[in-house]
Formats: sequence, C-alpha cells, structure tokens
Amino acid sequence: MNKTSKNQLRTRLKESTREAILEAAAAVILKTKTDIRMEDIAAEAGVAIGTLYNYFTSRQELMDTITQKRRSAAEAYIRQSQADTEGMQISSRLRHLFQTLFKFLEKHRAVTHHSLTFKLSQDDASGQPPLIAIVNEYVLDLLQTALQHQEIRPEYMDIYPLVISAYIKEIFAIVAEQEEGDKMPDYSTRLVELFMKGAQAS
Amino acid sequence: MNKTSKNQLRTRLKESTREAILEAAAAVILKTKTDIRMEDIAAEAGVAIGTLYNYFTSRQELMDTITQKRRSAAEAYIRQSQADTEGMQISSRLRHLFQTLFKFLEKHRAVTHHSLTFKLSQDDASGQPPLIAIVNEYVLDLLQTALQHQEIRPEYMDIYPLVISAYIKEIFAIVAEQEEGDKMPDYSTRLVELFMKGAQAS
Amino acid sequence: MNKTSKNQLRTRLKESTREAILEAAAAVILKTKTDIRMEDIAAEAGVAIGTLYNYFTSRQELMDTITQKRRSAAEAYIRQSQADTEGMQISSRLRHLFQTLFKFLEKHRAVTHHSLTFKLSQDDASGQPPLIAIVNEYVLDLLQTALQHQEIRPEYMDIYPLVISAYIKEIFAIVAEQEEGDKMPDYSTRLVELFMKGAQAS
Amino acid sequence: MNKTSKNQLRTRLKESTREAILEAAAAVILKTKTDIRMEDIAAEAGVAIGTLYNYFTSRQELMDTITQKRRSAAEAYIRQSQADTEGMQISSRLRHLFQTLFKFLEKHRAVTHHSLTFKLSQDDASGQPPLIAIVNEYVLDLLQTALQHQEIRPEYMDIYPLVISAYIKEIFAIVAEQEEGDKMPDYSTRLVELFMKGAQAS
DNA sequence: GATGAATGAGACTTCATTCAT
DNA sequence: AATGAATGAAGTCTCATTCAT
Repeated sequence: MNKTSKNQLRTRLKESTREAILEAAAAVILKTKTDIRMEDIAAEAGVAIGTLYNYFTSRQELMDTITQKRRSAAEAYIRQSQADTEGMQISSRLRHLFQTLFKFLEKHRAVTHHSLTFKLSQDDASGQPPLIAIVNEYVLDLLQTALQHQEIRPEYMDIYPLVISAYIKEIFAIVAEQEEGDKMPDYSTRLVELFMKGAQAS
Repeated sequence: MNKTSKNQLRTRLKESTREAILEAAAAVILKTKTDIRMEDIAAEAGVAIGTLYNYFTSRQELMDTITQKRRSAAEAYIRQSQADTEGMQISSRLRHLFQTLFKFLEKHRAVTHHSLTFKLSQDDASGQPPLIAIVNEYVLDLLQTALQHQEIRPEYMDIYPLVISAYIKEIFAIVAEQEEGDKMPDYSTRLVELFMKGAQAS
Repeated sequence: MNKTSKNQLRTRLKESTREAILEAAAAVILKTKTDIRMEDIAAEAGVAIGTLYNYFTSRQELMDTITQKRRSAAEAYIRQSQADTEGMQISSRLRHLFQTLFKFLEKHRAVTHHSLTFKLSQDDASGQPPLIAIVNEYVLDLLQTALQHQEIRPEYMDIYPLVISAYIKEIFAIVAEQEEGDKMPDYSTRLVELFMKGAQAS
Repeated sequence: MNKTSKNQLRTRLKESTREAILEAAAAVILKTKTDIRMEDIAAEAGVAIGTLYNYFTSRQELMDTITQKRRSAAEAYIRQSQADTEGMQISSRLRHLFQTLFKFLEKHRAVTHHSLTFKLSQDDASGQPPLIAIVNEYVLDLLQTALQHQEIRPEYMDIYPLVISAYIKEIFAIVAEQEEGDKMPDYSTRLVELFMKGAQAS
C-alpha cells in the first residue's frame, strides 16, 4: 500500500472503515463469486489484512455480517411494500412487491450476488431464515387474502406460491446478470398481468 | 488372449474405474455441496488419491467432466422431448418438457446439485454453453412456433421465455430440495395449465 | 529439502516417521525452550510441514503426545521402583527412587526439558495429572509407611513431602543443566543420607 | 514555576506512569503465565498501547525491566538478611534467609511468577546473573562460614548448596501456588530444624 | 505525551498434486 | 495401474510495533 492511500485511510472515521471493509468485501464478492480471500478484501478496501481483523473476528463473521445486513435491508423493503399496499388488490400488491425487489436488488447488487441468493448460504451461521423464506411467507399471506377476496382461482392455490417464488427468483437472476447501470424494462407490471390473465390466446 | 482383447479388457476396466470415480464424486458433491476434497472422492470411490490422477489430470478436469456429462445427458433428454412432441400444441410440449426435466433431474440428482444448476459454473472451464442455455434455446423455438400458430398471446412474447425459464429453475429447485425417493405431485401439468389460463378468478 | 534426505525419508517406515517427528520435536524443544515452531520441527525431522499434519492433527496434539509419552514413561519407572523396593527401609526406597529418576531423566532429557517439568503444562490439554503429582503421591505413601514403621520422626511429617519434592525437583534441575554425556556424582545416596541424619555437626 | 521544577514534575509523573505499567504487566503475568500480550498490559494499566512504547522501547525491554527490578529488590532483601545475621549461627541465618525470601515473594508474587523463577529466563537479555545465582552465592558463603565454625558436618559439604537451593526453590513454588492472602505455616523454622537434625527416628 | 487504528511479518493449517514403491 | 505418504503453496489469523492525530 502506498503512503497516500494509507493517509486517506487514517483520516477516515472508524465507523466508515468498517463500512468501507464491508463495501470492499461486497465488491470482491461481485468480482470473484467464490474463493473470496481476505487478502483481496483488504486490498480492495485499501487496508492491511490485520485491519480486517480489527473489525471482524474472523472471515466467517465478516461474511455473516454481509449476509445479515442484506437480509435486514431486504426485510425492511418487503415490510414497507406490505404496509404500502395494505388492502389493495393482489395484482397491485404483487406488482409493488416486484418493483420493490428490483429497487432493492439494484441497490445491493454486490452483496446479493454471493450465492446468498436463494438458499441458506452455508457461509451463514446465523441461524436466521434466508431471505427467500421471508419473501415466501409474505407472498403466502398475500395469496390467502386474495383467495378470500375471490381474486384468484382457488384450484391452483397449491402452485401459486411456487410460481410467484419462481418469478421472484427470476427477478433476482435478471438483476444479477444485468451490468451495473443497465436500463431494464418494466418486468413487474407485465409479469403480474401475465400471471393473472394467462398466456392462452383468446 | 490376444493383445487386442486384453487391451479392450483394460479399457473396459479402466472405464469402470473412471465411472466409479465420477459416481463417487457425484455422491460427495451431493453430501457436501462445497469444499469437495479429492481425498473424500477417493474414499467414496474406494480408491487411492493417486488413482484419481490416473484418470483425471486435475481436480478441475474431474469437475468439468461431471458438469459436461450432465449437460450431455440433459441435452439428450431435451432433444428427445423435442423430437417426441414435434408438431404438438405448446401446452403439450411444455408439459412434456417439464416432465422430461423432472425425470432427468431425479436420475442425476447428485451431479445437478453442485451449483451447476443454472449458471456457467466457475468450475466449468470448458467454454461449453451451460445447460440452462440449451433449455432456453429450445423453449424459445417452441414459443415462436406457438406464436406462429396463434396459440399464445403475442403481447407477452417478451416475457414468455423468462417465465418459462423461471418455471424450469423452480423445477430444478424443487427436485434439489426433495429427499431421495420422495413422491412429488404432478407439477408439470398444473404449471402449464396455470401458465396458459392465468390466475384471475372468473 | 534435498533429494537425498527425501529419499531417505521415503524409505523410512510409517511408524518410524511418527517417531522421527517426535524425536525431532524433542530436539527442537531442547534447543529452543519456547517458541517451538512447526517449521523447525519439520526441518529437524527432514520432512515438509504438511507431513507433520499427516501424523498429528495440530501443534497442540504433537505437544500433548510428547508430554504424555514422557509422563507414561516416567510413571512406568516410578511404579517399577515402587515394586522393586516393596518392604524395604525408607532410605533404600528413596535412594532407589532418586536413582530411578536420574536414569529416566537422562534417557528423556529433551522431552523433559520443555517446561513440562513440574507443573501441569499449559500446553497439555489432556487433563492427566502432571508427572510431579504422580511422584508426590508415591512419596507420600512411602513416607506414611516409614512413619508406621517408626523409621522417621513423626514431628516433621508435615514437611517431609515438601522436602522430598524439593529434592526431586532439584534432581530434575541438575539433569536439565547437565550437558549430554556429563558424568554425575551419586547424588542419590548422599541426599538420602543427609536427609536421614541431618546436617548438624555432632 | 521554573523550568527545573516543571521538568522534575514531568519526570515524576512519567515515572509513575512507568511504575503503573510495570505493575500492570506484573498483574497480567500473574494472571496469564505465558502469552503476555502488550494489549493486555495496556488495558490493565489503563493506558493505550502506544504509551507502553513511550516508556519501553520494546516488549523485551519491558520484560527485562521487570525481571531486573525483581532481581534488584531480591538482592537488597538478601543483603539485608546477610547484614542482619552477621556472626550468628547457621541455623538462625538460614531461618532468617528463608523468612526473608517468604516476605519478598509475598510482596513480589506477580513478578516472580513469570517463570523468571530460577533460570536465566530466555526473556531476560540483560546478561545479568539470575536471582538464584545471587542466592546461591550467599548460601555458599554462609555454609563455608558454618563449616569453619564446625556447625555442620563436613562430609556433606558437596551437597549442602544443592539441598538449600532445593529448599529455596520449594519456597518459591509454595508461594507461587498459594492464593493471595492465604495464611502459611512457619515453614522456615521447621525446614531448618529438619535440615540440621535429620529425619532419622532416634 | 497519550492515543489506538493500522500495519504486516510470521505462525498455524489445509489440501491439490506428485512420485517412489 | 494403484497406492498413499510427502510435499509446499496458499490461505487464515495474531500481535508487537508504528505513527498521524
């Protein structure tokens, strides 16, 4: 590390160093997918390896922190969507949820990337439910309400959760494959429409 | 015994060891997800570590072989489905494809498991298109035919591939989460029906 | 490592490699007292670091093994002394014990060295009683027998164990300071005599 | 306030910080035996790590200072005992020495603890004679005087130093094992008596 | 002078790979 | 061709020391 970057670091506040490390880790995750080496994170953050260990007791803890931050953030987004659409029709609610997830994912691309995507990552020793479980729970609630209001056909109730879950995972995948800054069409509206109306030509 | 038949025997024996190693590797992958160690594969196969290197020049090659075998097998299944349903309606063709994929996945659980699932695994240095690309290509073809035959609404043509892809990934996920031998409902038929008719209550 | 020593190693039997490592570790302990590095042990044994881990799962285990081997060996010596002098007078028994310890220590110089000497070494996670405890227990038994036989003055019974323990530790210290191969006077006989008769000039 | 007194104040303050650090180090040594970390010493002293380095150029120097202070203090005690008992009988002198050492050790428990006990600690790079050497030198002098005065049997003169040394080490050990504030019997008197009279039952 | 975050050399440990038997 | 002990590069983590504030 050269003198300049070192000085820059010194002037940074302690809290921001922690954040800088997390951001660096996120960047490395985005770049390298697996085999995330502490050395690379340190280099990306512009600090020495030892510094990482001043903020996180182990590699595991650093990874868990990233995973958990992402989950918390996502959960907040989802709860917000839930609150914002209380009482609306299912189509509006689903569209809003999809749009919310798109927004969330664009903000957290890096972190979401790290295989955290849809399964309880083996790196995550927190015992917290994986993000997808949180989403699924909300979707199930949403579908049951819609069913009670007779907005959706009861005969497919067994596979609705599965289908919506598939849509959401696809949204994750789409964002993951997108390059930073790419413009995307409004998939949310169209997905919900198709889901409601079906593909069958009249 | 002449030289030739002896060599043939050798070749056959060698091939079976090779297969045993691949199966062992598949089993280990299924058990451990990541961190697949050569030592564990050797133990599972009942051979020495050195033997692995008599059949594969490196860990990478062993992994690639598994990935590629799986891809070839899957491709064969898909082509078969394509041939078997030539000229049929899209709903039948999709249902058949889904059923085919279920069958394939149950046969190749282990191998499919290894994150090989839907992206060009970083372990795969073969440069071959990932399995999902093959599926998507076929699905696109299938959709275009359906469009020409006015079986599906043209206005959602941009998101059909995406939706079917989502369904297929979900199928992969369902099988992956299933325990060996679990009985599963006929998702294929219902998924296709829902896709065609939509969720909207009449 | 050069080719020659490598070949020498390869021809060594597996069990002897383990022993060679333990001996090498003992030699390093003798040389460096503290800061015993795995690298140095490997170098001393003429093997690579990784080889150490083929025989011991960790540094800790290697150290514990040394400690425990030494303890077992010492215990055997002590038990033997006990058996050999059953029924004799205390002076003979003590002399025999001292001589036995001298013999043991000369055989196990290296290993005894490593602070293992008299306390439950912090390196030893085995939960076994430290060597000195074993000795002390035997000595106490020996003193009580002598007391019953009225061979020793009862009024100092509280400090006899302490004094004998001090003698024994001194024996350990003497051997530790001795260079390999040094000739030593017969401390055992004289120590016991002095202990029994006292220093007071007539 | 003139320059001089200001500097004196500074010096005094500095000295007290220095002392605080040494005491803290002593406390940590007492607690942790080995693995004495600068961070722990700083925490115990209530100063920053950097402050340690304002008073000691290195960990080594800090440790050496402790060792040497202890040696100086002990030497003063021993010289005092020597002076106080000039011309007395050996039994009185030994008893006084033992009592003096007990007193010293209780005052300096912590520092004495750190394996500094009886050998030229590897931490001590000062080249000074270890404490035990100082004691032994005095004891030798004391024994030779007693021999001249025919107070002790000449035939064990070769092992007297060794035995007294063993006693003294045992005293160190006893104090080390004692908890702070434990009450101890008067070992000094009884040890000397036993040494002089012997254990042999009349 | 005090501070303590940052540093990085160095120790431990793992595991893909080699190669003599 | 099979074996598996030996190898050592590479990764994680620790902690004495530095230095800008």
